[in-house]
Amino acid sequence: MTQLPSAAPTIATEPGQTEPAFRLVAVAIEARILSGDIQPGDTLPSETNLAETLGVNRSTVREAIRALEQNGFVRRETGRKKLFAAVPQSRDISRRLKTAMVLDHVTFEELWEAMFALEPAAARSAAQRRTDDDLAALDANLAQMRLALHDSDVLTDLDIAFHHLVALATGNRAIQAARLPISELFYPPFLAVISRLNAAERLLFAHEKIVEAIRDQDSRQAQDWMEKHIQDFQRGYELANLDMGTPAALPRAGHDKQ
Amino acid sequence: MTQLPSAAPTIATEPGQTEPAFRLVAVAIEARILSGDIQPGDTLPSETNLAETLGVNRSTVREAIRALEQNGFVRRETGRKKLFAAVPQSRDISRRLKTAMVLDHVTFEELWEAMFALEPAAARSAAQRRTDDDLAALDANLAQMRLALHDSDVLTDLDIAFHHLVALATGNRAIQAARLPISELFYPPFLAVISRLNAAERLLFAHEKIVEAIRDQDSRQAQDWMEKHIQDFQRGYELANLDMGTPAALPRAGHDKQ
DNA sequence: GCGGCGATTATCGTCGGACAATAAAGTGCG
DNA sequence: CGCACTTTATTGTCCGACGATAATCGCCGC
Repeated sequence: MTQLPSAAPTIATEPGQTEPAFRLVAVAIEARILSGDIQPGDTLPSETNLAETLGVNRSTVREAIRALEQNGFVRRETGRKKLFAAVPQSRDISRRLKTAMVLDHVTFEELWEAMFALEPAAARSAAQRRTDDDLAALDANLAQMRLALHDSDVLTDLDIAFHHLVALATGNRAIQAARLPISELFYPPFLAVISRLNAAERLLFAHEKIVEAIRDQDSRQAQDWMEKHIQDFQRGYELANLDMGTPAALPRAGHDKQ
Repeated sequence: MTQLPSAAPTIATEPGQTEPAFRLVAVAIEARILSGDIQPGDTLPSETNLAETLGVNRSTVREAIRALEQNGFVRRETGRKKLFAAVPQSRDISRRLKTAMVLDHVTFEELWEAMFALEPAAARSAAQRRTDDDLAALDANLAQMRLALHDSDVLTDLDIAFHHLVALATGNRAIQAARLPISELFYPPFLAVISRLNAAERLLFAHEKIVEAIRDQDSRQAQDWMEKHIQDFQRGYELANLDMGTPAALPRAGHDKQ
């Protein structure tokens, strides 16, 4: 029933300027999703249908859809035609934050400092709230890592996964959202250094200590070990004689794992 | 010279599926901006021009532009026609992250825990790196707050500004990006509680202590006082008998609350 | 010469219609 | 009931058009 006002400006947006129709269409569709009129996962009406319903041209609807796609309110499975409603996920937004930080020439030092604040807090919280499933996932990660101590690439992925699992165990989505983009920029290059220094065992040891503390629900120990662990990254960087002042770059081809 | 391949798939995107033209156009324009071919702040060619240059229809260009707008690569000043190139700012992305967290029903407790990790770290870093300008801004904020101890709304704005200034003083854009969306969800409702408890003086006192430590470049003190300050928010919430488990909402005027 | 003002041009927002490709839906057959 | 085949619906793209209005140009008077 959400109809676009054809003549009367019922949806008077703050500015005196008349909002372009494609934006009104976008917010109209967005509103339908947010109100639950269209549930996430539902397929949206066809463009023609939307155009008729909203009283605008199909081109206008298409422009609105392009915007909604970027905002994460609708998504289309590759190769499929049907459009599905969705709700923006902080995971999707993380990608943009990463590029924004890279374009802003954020340095490794800045990333490190942020991780030094977030990761120990995450470990502490994880120790308090972890479920048995969280623990099992962490154990599995440790097991895999023991088998991959030689393989630098796999090690990197496993390390990122490890810290992600710790964050998941917190159950805290604010912390998860805050650390995700930083983490994805931070770990790859640092881990490259670590493996060059043959410090994989040291890495694994720290992870084991952290998991142990999380298992025992010893938040103090979890925090402390994570703190040491993050400090180790910095130490490794200095040992390798690299400059923490260099801007971060986007890591190699992203893995799309569903 | 960035020309869209009309027949030869020079820009072969990973998937076997052919990418729609509007996406290719979007990445082409994006590439021009990232490469510096078009500097941020420059005006983009007209839609017609772009369409001709890229060998596609204007409608296709428009769809691409809608996507680029959302991504922060181009922006149009309200009421103006000319399109300006830009670079995505984490500040802009913060808004999206906020809505994503709200839609995900992130609780105050989660926000608080994240702030408890970030704010003390920011204070510590600010104490180490603050410039005289940072200090002057903080002092100005304190002065304003002394005059607004009675006005709840102004107080809220000043408090948010204060913590933002501390974050700015760190010079750490990763921390800034991480805390911004959380901060904007966190402070308004908490401050509503604070002012209801007539705890404005206590708030000001903490701010003064933090600024003092930052002035003295005493990172330990800055961190400690900020930690206490954040803990105070929680205490206030409990004193007011409110549930930290309630999901956060977007701070927006005109909410129908009964 | 130069700043302001009206005329001119360019550009945007929107519309209507069209068509090929192909996903989705329907149909019939074994 | 499953599968191949046909039909329909939908998307992606193009073309052309028009009103509104920024942006630009050119003229005029100071």
